[in-house]
Amino acid sequence: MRGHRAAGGVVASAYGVGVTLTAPAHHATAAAVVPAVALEAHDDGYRLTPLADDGAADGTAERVPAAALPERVAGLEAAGVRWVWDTAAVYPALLAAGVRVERAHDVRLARAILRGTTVPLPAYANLPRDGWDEPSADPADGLFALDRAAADVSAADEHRRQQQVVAASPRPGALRLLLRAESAGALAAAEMSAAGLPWRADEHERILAGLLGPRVPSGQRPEALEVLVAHIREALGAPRLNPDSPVELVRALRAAGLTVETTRSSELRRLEHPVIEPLLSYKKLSRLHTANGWHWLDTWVADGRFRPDYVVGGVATGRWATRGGGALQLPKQVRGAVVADPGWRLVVADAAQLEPRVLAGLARDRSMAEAGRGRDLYDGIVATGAVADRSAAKYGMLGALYGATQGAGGRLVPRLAARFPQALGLVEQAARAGERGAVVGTLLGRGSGSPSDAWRAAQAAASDLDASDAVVRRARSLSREHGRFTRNFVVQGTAAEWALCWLADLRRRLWALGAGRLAERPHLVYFLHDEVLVHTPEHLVDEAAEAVREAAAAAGRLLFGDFPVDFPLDVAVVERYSDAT
DNA sequence: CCCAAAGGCCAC
DNA sequence: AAACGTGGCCTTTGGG
Repeated sequence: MRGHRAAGGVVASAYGVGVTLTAPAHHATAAAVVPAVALEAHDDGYRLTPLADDGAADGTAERVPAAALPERVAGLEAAGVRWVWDTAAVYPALLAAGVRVERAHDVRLARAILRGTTVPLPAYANLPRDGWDEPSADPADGLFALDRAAADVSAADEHRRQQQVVAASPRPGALRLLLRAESAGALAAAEMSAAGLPWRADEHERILAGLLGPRVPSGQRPEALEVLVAHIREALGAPRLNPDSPVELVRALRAAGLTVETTRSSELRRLEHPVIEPLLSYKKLSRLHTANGWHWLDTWVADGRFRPDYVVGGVATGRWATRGGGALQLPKQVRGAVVADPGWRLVVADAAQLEPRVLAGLARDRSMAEAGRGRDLYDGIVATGAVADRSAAKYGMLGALYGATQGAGGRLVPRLAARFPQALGLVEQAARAGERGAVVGTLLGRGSGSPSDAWRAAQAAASDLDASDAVVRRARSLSREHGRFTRNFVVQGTAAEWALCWLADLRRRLWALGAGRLAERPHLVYFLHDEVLVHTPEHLVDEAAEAVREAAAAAGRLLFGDFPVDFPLDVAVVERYSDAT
C-alpha cells in the first residue's frame, strides 16, 4: 500500500483515506466571535436560549409565541447572532415571514456527521440515539420532528456537547469547517426553496404542445404518443401491444425476430428494424409526458416558481437529495421554461471537471493539478501524452472514479495510473479499504459508514472452509461493489464539500450586493451538485457573476490551502436556463 | 385497496 | 459507446 503524502503527514487508515494526521493549518478556522442563541419548539411556541462562549446556557431562556417569532428573530439577527437549531424545521417559517439569517449551526445535521465521521470522537462513540438522530422534519409533519428532539435533549445541550467533542478531537479545524459548511448549506437550501426557481408555465406548455400535441386529460395518451404507438404496433405486428410494459415489449420484439435481452434504449439503438426509430421516440416522449408533463406542471409549479424541497446531506456522500418534483433530474428538454423575471437575469455557473480536480487536491497530485491549470483538465491530460484525445481522457478519468473494469473506460485507467500515480493511487487505496469493509473519509472527515450486517455475514460465510463457490463468488462481488462505492465516495464526498463551501460563500456575497428582502437582491435559486443558478436584477449581473467566481476560488483555498489546484467555472448570463450551454 | 420490487430513464 | 459511482420517480407487475 502506497502512503498518501500530504502537507500534514501520511494517511492512517483509522482516519480514512486522503485525510492527514495533522490538520493542515488552513483548516484551523477561528471561531466567529458572535453570540449564539439556541432556538427550538417548546410547548405551543418557541424557546430561545442565549449561549455563553463555552456553549452553556446562561439561564435566561425566553419563551416566544409562534406569531411573535419572526420579529424576535429579526431583532436578534440585526445585532449579529449564530442560531443553533434544526434549520429544516424552523427556518422555512421565518423565511415565509421575510426573515433571513446570516449564520446557523444545524444541530441535527452536525449530529449525523459526527456520528459517522472518520475522525475519532471517543466521547460521541457510545452516545445513545435520541431525537437528534431522527430524519429532518417533513414539511407535511409540521414541527413534529423538532418536538421529538426537544423532548430528549435540548438544542443548547447537544450543541455544547458537539462543540466539546470537536474541540477535543484530533482534527477540530476540519470538523468545524465541515459543520459550518453543512449548516450554511441548510440555510441556502431553505432560502432556495422559499425563493423558488423562476418557471414559466406558459413556456412549459408550449414545449409540451410542440413535442406531444395538445394537452390531454391525465391518464390519456397525447396525440404524438398515440401516433407512435400505432407505428410500433404495426411494425411489430402486435395490434394490442402496450409499449409501457417491458414484459410485453420484449416478447413482441423477439416475436419479430429481434434478439434482445432488455428493452433499454441503449440496447435497442444497436438494432436495425423499422420499429426502432418510433420506439425510441416513444420512450423519450413518454418519459417527458409522465415525468415532467402537464401533471408535473400542475403539481409543482405555482405563482411562476418551482420550489424543490432539498434534503441537505440526504446522500451518503454529502450530496443533497430532494423530496418530490425530481428537482435534481430536470431534463434538458424543459429547461426552456426556466426564465428570469422581466428585468432580471440568470447567472448559470458550473464547476468544470470538478471531481478530477478535487481528486488532484485530495491526493495532492501536482501533475494532475498542473494538467488542469488554466485549461480544460481533459485537454491537459491529453497534452501529457497519457491518452490520445479528450474523450479518452474523460472516460478514462470517469472510469477511474467509478471503478470501471471493462469497456473503453476500464482499458484507459492503467494509462492514467501510470501518468498520475498519486491521484489514481488514492482512489485505488479507497477501493481496497472498502473491499475489506473499512470506513473511508472525505477531506474534511465525513465517513462512508460501515457495510451492513448482511454484507459482513456474506464475507464471514465465504471465509468458511466449506463455503460453496456460489457463496464465495457472492461475497467477492459484494466486496468489490463496496470497494467501488468507497472509491467514489472519497471523491464525490470531497467534491460535495467543495460545493458546500462555494454555496456558503456565495450566499453571503450575493446578499451583500443588494438591498431589501432576499427576493429583491441577487439570490440563489437552484443547486445541482456542481452547478448553481443565481437570479439577479439585470444591473447587478456582472457583480453576481464575479461573486460566483470569487466564491469558487475561495472554496478551493478553504479546502486545499495553497496547493495549486484550480476550480474554473463555466459561467453564462442568460434569460433562459436552456440558453446556458 | 395498499405496498414493494423490477425495469427503465433522467440528472450529476 | 458502455453498464462503472450517487440519487428520484415513473409504470408495470405481483403479492397480501
